[in-house]
Amino acid sequence: MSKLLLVEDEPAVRMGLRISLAKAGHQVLEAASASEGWERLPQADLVILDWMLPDEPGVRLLERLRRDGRFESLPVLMLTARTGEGDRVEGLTKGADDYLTKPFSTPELVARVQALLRRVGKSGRLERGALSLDLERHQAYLEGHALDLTRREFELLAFLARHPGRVYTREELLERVWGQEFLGTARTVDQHVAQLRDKLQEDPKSPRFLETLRGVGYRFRE
Amino acid sequence: MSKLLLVEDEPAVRMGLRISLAKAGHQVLEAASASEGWERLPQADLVILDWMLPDEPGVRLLERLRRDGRFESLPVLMLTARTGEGDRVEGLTKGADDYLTKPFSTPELVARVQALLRRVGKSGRLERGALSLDLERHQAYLEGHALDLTRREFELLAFLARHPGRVYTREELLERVWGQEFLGTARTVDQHVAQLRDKLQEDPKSPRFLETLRGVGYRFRE
DNA sequence: ACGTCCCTGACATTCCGCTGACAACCCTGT
DNA sequence: ACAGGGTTGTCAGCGGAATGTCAGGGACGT
Repeated sequence: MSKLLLVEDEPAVRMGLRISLAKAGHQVLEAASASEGWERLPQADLVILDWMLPDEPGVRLLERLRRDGRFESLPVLMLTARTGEGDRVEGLTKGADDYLTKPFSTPELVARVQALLRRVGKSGRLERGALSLDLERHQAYLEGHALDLTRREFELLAFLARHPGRVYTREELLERVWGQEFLGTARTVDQHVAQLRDKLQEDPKSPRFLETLRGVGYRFRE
Repeated sequence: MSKLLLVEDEPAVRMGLRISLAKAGHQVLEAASASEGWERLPQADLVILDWMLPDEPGVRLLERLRRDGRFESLPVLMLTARTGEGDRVEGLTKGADDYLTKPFSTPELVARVQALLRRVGKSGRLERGALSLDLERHQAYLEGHALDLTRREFELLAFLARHPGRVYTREELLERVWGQEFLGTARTVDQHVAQLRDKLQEDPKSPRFLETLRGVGYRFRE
């Protein structure tokens, strides 16, 4: 279940998409204008963005969003009534991850949304050796049988497992797993790593999954 | 400059795309069949995959590739002559990241390739002969296999390797790697260079990487 | 109210970075 | 060549920062 932000001024289109996307198991946030969309960006896992909006063109919102570091990797799918190939190209070069021309088929939109989410790693399954993560069910399996992980534990594990080998500092983890609004200490991360290690039955000195890089941070073993 | 693997049996199409993609600054690897494509996968940063191939359907290659852990996150763009929407959806659900229907416009293909590559992000790698540094993983490789470097060691090596041939005094290194707040002696640098040389298996008298300039400082060999 | 989960603070432990001492080396001047 | 001073290589040990661990309090939902 991912949070999709739908920025579209036509109420009829919005409603149709909301229903189809909800049926596919997503939570849909809606915005009827670019400015409203901008405000809700922080909560979104993916954005479906109409080209034409009442206050400003969708591409402008897209440009602004890409320049903001927080949304660099936020997937954006653009919708347009225009058929000119020039616009398709413009949308993609400006940073859209995908593009659909109206009229489009709803199943195709849903499929493209799934494909994008899978790319970002917000959907589907992650297989990492003996460890398996079902991102939709928020369920982890170690050697086949289910683990009892809390929400934070699962999210932390999923985040690290999504980018195996890559190191993250505690600060990065706090920002990306906990969210920008978190203010506490960086040691909190250690605590959750310790919990995870316990449940994953791994020894911190010879970890199977969660490696410590002293002075740097943590990383998921490749 | 990224390495794109083009799996396409029509020589004419291959040639056209090779030229356009090369013009966009990419290196193009080519394969005329699924089996040939499979062999070249390890060298690719992105795959452009035709739906119809002489030996097996492109989607089958796609499925196999997604199941192999090494290529989980390798971006794949599918090409097809079919117009049926069912196939477009099938391609995406099977793990393609994007999809284009023939005939397609070459600029659009290039734009979509760029969008996908941007998603994978900057490589953050330094290649210096037998030595390879992955900056975001904080991991160094010598002749392919991983080195176990501490934080300071890695940072020092990375700094020197970033500017090969240029000499740095101990004081400069202390300032730029350790930071201005460091107050200790300059001999500390020597110690870390020695450690690095040890781990890089190099003889101080005939160094492969870290040269001493007596009375001046250290430099990374070009 | 109870249990669960998240976070924090305190304490234990590990290991890295730094230093100081000494050895080896290089350059210079005689 | 040789001596001498200066520079760099090497080694081992210490101190402390970074991390592991534990227990408890507070918030939240049931």
